[in-house]
Amino acid sequence: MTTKMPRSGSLSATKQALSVGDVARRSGVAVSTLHFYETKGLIQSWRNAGNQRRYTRDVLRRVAVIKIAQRTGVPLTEIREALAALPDSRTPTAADWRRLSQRWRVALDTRIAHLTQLRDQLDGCIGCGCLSLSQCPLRNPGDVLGGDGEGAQRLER
Amino acid sequence: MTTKMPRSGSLSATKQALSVGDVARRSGVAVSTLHFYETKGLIQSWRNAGNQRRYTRDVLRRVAVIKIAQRTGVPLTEIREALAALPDSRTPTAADWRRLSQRWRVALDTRIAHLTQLRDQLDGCIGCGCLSLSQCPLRNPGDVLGGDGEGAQRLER
DNA sequence: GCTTGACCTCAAGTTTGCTTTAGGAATTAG
DNA sequence: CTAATTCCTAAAGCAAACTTGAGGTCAAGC
Repeated sequence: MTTKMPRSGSLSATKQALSVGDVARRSGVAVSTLHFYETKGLIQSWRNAGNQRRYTRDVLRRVAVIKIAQRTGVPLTEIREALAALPDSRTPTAADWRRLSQRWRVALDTRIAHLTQLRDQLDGCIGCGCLSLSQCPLRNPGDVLGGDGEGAQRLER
Repeated sequence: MTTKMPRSGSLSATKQALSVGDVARRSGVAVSTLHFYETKGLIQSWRNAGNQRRYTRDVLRRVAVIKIAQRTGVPLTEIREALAALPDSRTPTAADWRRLSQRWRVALDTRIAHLTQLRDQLDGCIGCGCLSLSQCPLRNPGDVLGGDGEGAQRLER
């Protein structure tokens, strides 16, 4: 039946599909994470004769994108949506990836701006030592901070 | 939401102890959250004759501090430690709060710095559209990374 | 005196993002 | 051929930070 080939090219096999272990090793995420991402629709694979997952090298880029987006604070559901906008039929182009990175770049800017604002206010409060006197802007999240309340807390663990 | 409450002195009774409902209303967190914070050692209370929680006004500042610290990204366990450093016996002074805010200000700076660095790297990759895989895969189709075990962690953590 | 509404406790549920475990099947190395 | 890897699935577990639910107590208003 099949000839004896290194399963999915641990080092040779330049154009072979990648096994889940290959992807894990190259992308730096655990195999279980790749399984998990697949159940969440973030990546895709097909199966070989023995029911094992096979990936194109595209998946490496996708995983890289996922990790970067996570660092910018984007939850997996949003990442999934963004990746879903990529064409499934063809290999994503540089422009595709660029569009994603720009999208998240904006979100990242916003997050940085929020935190910077918080820092400035914290500075003001260090000056007065209050952190909770009634006029403290931190204590009274009037408008600007008001909308931020929830989203900002789950950024970098 | 009606401000009619004889229970533990919402408006008059300037020196009254606060019920858990009072604290919830004034601090903006849910009653269940206050219970939760208490189990975690973030706040304290004593009980009245009917086994209901009573708080000093200090708790309002503590809760405010907790919320602010969370906005800067500090997890509850660390907040607890920081608050534990406050003197239990006396009402915390402005200097006490200032020490806390400075401590978190540093952490916040660090977080902003991390995100800024990430943004800059993202910028670099927007230029080529690759999102910075270890070696840009769009320009590195030879897959040099294939055998070297570790893979594509670039934008450090 | 009874009905409300605020409280109480303790346990379990929720969400996000994974990891771990258990029991097998497929591949590869020697 | 056999042993060692690698992979598979489904389910359960973990951690953070809370919320929800069940069942019951306490105090006040009509």
